[in-house]
Amino acid sequence: MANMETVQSNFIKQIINEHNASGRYGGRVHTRFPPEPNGYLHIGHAKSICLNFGIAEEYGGKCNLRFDDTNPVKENVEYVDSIKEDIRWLGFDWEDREFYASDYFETLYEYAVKLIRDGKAYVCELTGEEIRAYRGTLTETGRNSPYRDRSVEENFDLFQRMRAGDYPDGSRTLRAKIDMASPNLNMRDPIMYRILRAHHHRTGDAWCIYPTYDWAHGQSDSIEGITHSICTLEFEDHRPLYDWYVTQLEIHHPRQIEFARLNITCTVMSKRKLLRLVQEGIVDGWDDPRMPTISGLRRRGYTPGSLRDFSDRVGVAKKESTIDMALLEHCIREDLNAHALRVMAVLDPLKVVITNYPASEIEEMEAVNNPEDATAGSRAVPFSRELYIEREDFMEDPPKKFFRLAPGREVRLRYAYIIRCEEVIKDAEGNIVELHCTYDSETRSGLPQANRKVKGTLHWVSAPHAVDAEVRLYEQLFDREHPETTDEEGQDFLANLNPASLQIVQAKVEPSLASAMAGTHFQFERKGYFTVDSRYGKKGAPVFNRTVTLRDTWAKIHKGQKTTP
RNA sequence: UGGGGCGUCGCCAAGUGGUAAGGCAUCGGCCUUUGGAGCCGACAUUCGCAGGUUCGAAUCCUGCCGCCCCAGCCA
Repeated sequence: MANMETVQSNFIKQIINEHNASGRYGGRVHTRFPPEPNGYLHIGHAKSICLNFGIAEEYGGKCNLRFDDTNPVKENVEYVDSIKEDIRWLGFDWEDREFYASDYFETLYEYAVKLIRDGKAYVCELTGEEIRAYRGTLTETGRNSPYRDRSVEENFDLFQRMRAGDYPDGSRTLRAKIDMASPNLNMRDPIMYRILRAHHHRTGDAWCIYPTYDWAHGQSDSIEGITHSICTLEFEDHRPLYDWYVTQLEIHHPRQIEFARLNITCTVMSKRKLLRLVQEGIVDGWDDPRMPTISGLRRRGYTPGSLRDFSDRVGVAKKESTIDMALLEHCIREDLNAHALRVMAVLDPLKVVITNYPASEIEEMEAVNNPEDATAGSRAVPFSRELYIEREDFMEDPPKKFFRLAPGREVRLRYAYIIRCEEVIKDAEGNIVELHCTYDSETRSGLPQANRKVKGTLHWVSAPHAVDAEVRLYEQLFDREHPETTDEEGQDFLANLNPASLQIVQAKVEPSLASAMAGTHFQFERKGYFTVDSRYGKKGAPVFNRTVTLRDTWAKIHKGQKTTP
């Protein structure tokens, strides 16, 4: 029994099971992930990738990678490269099945000729505006184009000349002859080809006519022998057209299945909105650690495993939903708790002098690298007379349940000694600048007296040994669960940006961190999970990104104390 | 007011006529040299609403209500 986990059922698997039972595809399951290379992949795509590759694997089938590159004005190779990198990083392999809709341009052209020969497609000379007017509205039927009844020969000739470049951009289209009175607007003689002189990232200038999504997608699926073409809900209305094309062409007929796209609280997921964040300089780029892009999450410190786990947990259904960001955070905490090495880092340093500790003495304290993993071993951390502790771990006048340092109180320094706060040193303005403490030499970690009960344990860094490091503290990009909701007329999602989404601090970290490699994951004890940034920082002076905080019970208590008088 | 979808706990989500899984969140308690982790427990007499069929309905029927998508030569 390799897998004790209950594999979640969903409606897509049910459809596949029915097909397998009826023999519709001979028991074959072949899916595809079809990104348009016009932007970076985000976590919603990750869900789709996990779904498509996951289903293929579960049923012993295959999943293709196919770039849906039918609109050269928006697409480019930078996006192709980033997409491939992200899918690989997530842990999926399309082997030799890397395809492009543009691979099929010639076949698509031949298919179009067949429809023309069959009297099922025609060249239309209506302008864009006219086409819209002829299409009718949601409640009124459309009218037939005056070019609808041209002869097969004339259509064929015109279409050839469209391809040859005899006509200016936008002057003609090839349309499927279906039904201008259909209640489904997609069936009102949809456009198959438009004339567009744009350089394509793969086919160059070979074509001046490009197929539309509807015309290219289903036929591409068919050519590749796809059995289950999984897409998002908004394409449900397109399914009759998808079916119409493959039926008229009498070619392999995949089944299109639609599911609800992923939404997550406190972020946005549309490529258009993400592009705006990038272009308006609100974030650092597509891979800004606050972005829900795969590259952003990677830089933030998310792991492939945590994203796959998240994808499994969110489920697959047709109900539009918004997953609580807390679930994503739970997934990364669970992964990092098991794997991240523990270290000590003080983000907001407050100097502590142990007045009864010898000035020249330095001790090496043994610290466990990961209590969840015995094989992770331990390391030595230097301890000396002058230390840094977290400023928030001291309060002059502590409230109830504050288990940390305060005047006259004792606290344990993790892996070291129990200390007592004897004196608070302030500057002229009354700011606390230093604490004078005494230590109990009998309480060194490992000694019998170390087992004495004390209320709290603090992390610390030896001042003379500390390494300076920039630490980037990230929070949600938006401070509203649903960023699209605005208070005032005329506002958009940018009105809900969280001004505190990035806070940069200068921290004091333990010496072992000076040589930390980019992409390594750490837990800064009592603070959260951090990773070494891949862009900023240099040798000996790493920059850390906060992936996620640790669950913080005290913060909850404290918050409750403040709001309840 | 045309067509296509969707409505099960705060957020997701199983369930497909036999009497409401699970996860996240939340709230208690235990444990703890991370207020972390872990462990134990609590958490929908009810499935948008109203009728009907049935011994029995979240599941079947009828009628309402609410939300989303579609009028790009974008995908």
